[in-house]
Amino acid sequence: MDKSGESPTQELSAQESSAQESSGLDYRQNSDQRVIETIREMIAAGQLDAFEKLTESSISRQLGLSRTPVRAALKVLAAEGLLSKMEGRGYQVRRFTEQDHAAALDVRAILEALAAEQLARQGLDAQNKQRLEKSLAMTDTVVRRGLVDDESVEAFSVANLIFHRTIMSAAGNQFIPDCIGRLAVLPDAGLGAVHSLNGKYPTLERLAVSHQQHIIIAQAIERGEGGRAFAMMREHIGGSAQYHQLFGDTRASFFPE
Amino acid sequence: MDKSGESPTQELSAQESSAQESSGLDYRQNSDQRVIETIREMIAAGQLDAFEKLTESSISRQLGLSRTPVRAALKVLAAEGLLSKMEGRGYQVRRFTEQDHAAALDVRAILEALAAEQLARQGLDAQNKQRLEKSLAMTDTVVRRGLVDDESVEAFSVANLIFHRTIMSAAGNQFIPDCIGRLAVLPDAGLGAVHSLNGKYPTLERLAVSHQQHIIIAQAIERGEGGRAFAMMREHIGGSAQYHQLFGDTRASFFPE
DNA sequence: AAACCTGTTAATGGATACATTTTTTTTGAT
DNA sequence: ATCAAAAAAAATGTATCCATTAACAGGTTT
Repeated sequence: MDKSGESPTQELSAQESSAQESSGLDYRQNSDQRVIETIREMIAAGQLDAFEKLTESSISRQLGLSRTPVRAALKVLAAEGLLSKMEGRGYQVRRFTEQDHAAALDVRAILEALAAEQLARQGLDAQNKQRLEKSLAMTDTVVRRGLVDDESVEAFSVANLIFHRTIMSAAGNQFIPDCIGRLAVLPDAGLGAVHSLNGKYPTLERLAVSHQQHIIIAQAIERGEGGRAFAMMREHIGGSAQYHQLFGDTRASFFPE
Repeated sequence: MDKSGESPTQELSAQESSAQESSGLDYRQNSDQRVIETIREMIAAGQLDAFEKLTESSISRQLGLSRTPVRAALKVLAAEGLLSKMEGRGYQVRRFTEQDHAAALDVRAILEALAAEQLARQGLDAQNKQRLEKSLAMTDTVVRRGLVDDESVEAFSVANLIFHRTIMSAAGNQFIPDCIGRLAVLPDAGLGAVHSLNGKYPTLERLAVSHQQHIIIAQAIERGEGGRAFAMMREHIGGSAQYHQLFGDTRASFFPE
């Protein structure tokens, strides 16, 4: 087995050719995990039309890669539900209807409600309690400030994310985030939801209500009131879809996370 | 809305071909979907020890394939959560504790409860009503027969599967089966659950209770009593874990599905 | 003896080539 | 013109090779 000394032919051949003009992306870094992410983002960003036919070759051309890594990535994404495979005719970005979005939100609501309930049952340790308090303090600040602008919305959504993540992780049921991750194929049903669709801001009232609900949920958890925590969390998440109907918000411009 | 059987999760797909031996595989037929299935089954069958180090090469050797298809398959399985990747040191069958099983059952219970609730809300069409009735008739027959043997258990579990699947699919929320599919990495938390662990049969009482609960759930759905349907379904599934503690069954020898 | 290099090997990522299947287009016969 | 058969093209599956990187073992230095 001759290995080390002899590789005269290879030097210049492949490396330059894949020199990434296509998207300015840096694939020198490791791994096809990156490829998966890239494709996921392209889909999220709407760069890939929902009707467009995606084939291994077309994507690999577009990305300046060979079919091998792209192929694996497409398979993972299809298993994940983001793409659907049309046997013998490539893939397609899976499309979701309004009802699908509602359905996903129902599922997320019930799962996070479960997390809140379980957490209330088993009690909150000091560290997580502190996290929740910090989140509440942040949203409180925003609401008191009384302005809805970029800064407020950003701060609110960070706090919001902390709140929900803390509850989910503290509950200690790994399958809850697991399943919610599955919903992330919908841009606005997952935890990493977008907060303002069509560039619309939530109203101040919406933020205030959300904040209040957080307080109630936190209290229920702290007191060990599982049923209340469950019900309130479910309402907090699932109810937001009804909010605009009731209070005239523009179409679901804000999903709490 | 794609409701064709095409869901990206494998849940309902009838993959009969199992139990092949390592080398004599027939891969002439299409596709690495088969490779994924094969590995999945090897894991399910316990052929791959939980401690064993799995590498692309070792698996491909074992399967008589090149690394390329195996590699893609491992990636999908890892994304699915069945394997965990130890960077630079191959894969490992992911291991689950008792608590994990309980956690998965909690999630399944709440999701199926949600399905029951939604179905109660939106009403049951004739065809699905008929399916439920058929399932109930079957379990009724088993319970009346009064014997717990292979035949009974088999009949019961088929009816049971019909019952649960009907409710889930009739509810029309594709994310519920999707998420439950995610739990299927645990052999006994998914819909395709094993009914008798350690070769133990359920007691007749257990079957009778289960049957009764089915009746109640069906009634609640038919009457549009969403809350009741929810509560009873949750109890029906989640409660089974407590059953043995209360009534002296051998350890969780029967999970309703 | 502990910390540090260093060469070796195992494991993975990627590209190309080729085989096989499937879809589409073209062609030919009725 | 219509339908069927054949040819072309596209899509996919697999194998093999090369490259890169991460783990490991052995020896050296402090």
